[in-house]
Amino acid sequence: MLKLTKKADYGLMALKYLAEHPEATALSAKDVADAYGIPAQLLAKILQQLTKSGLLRSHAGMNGGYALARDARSISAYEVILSIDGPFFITSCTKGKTGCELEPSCTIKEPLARVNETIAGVLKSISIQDLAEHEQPAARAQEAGGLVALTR
Amino acid sequence: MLKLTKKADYGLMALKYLAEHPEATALSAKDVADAYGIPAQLLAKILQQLTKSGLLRSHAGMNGGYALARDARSISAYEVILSIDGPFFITSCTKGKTGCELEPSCTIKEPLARVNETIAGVLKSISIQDLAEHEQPAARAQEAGGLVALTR
DNA sequence: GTAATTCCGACAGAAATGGTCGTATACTAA
DNA sequence: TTAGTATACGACCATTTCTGTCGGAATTAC
Repeated sequence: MLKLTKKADYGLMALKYLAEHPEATALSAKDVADAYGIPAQLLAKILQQLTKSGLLRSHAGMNGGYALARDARSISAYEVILSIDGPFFITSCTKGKTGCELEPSCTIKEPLARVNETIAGVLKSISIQDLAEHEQPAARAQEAGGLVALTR
Repeated sequence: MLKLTKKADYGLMALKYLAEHPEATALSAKDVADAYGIPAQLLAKILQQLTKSGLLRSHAGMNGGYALARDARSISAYEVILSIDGPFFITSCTKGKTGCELEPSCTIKEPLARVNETIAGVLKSISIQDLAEHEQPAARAQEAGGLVALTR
């Protein structure tokens, strides 16, 4: 419940790894997969998706691979998760423009929308760089969470 | 992704409904299910679970049903979700005391654990009473609908 | 006793998730 | 030019999780 998928985890791990190796012009999917012991082909697809979303740039052929498309500081965990798992909403009744089919259920959806925003805000406040320097990365996240939590 | 299950949604809706009808000593699972158009038997099981967790008190037999075990103000959305969906962790690699099997992945788990705490905190700050009190302005509902339309 | 209702386990269909395979394409270097 | 490395992409399958149903038992009011 409220879990990231493994794919999203893998994606975050991979970006973190790339951020930790700025000297390499490109790292192959296999390099990263081996480093973490995750399935290479699966990671490849994830990296392809991240490339399509513009978070990575890719290069085929020998000595090819992937590299961050932007500075690690400017890539948020939110973007990564969004790219891999698609847009998310905490409430499950999200049937498009008509809203809930079950009329009254919408009354619970609205308050939870704030929770959703809070979560998104926290994830947006965490950058790949934060993950790469795993000292005390999330002091910022705590702030953000606290602030948003009080806004209601 | 990062979605509540329908069960959790249903549970929240049901508690909200009970909070809105304090005059009734007990409402049956069918009453609530009919009010929202959700499967009665499924809701019954959810309410049973919430009863086991101590959030509801139940009464079998004719004119039986469920009622809030505590004041709506003292029941948080967190408790409801926890009861129905079990404990959640935002990271998928949570294999108990040994931590991740994949050594380096733990470095990403740590920052995300903060996110997890933040989310839990927000959910704890929302009570059933908050859900019940909420009046639904049509305009805001539309806004929300527009945002939600982006979900897959 | 009968009807309403909670309680509980088993189970089945549907959907999401995690992972694999095969193949085509792009690039590099010898 | 050719071989090797790597991305790109679609199809597919296995497993799990989620959602919902069924059937029966126990409980209580009338």
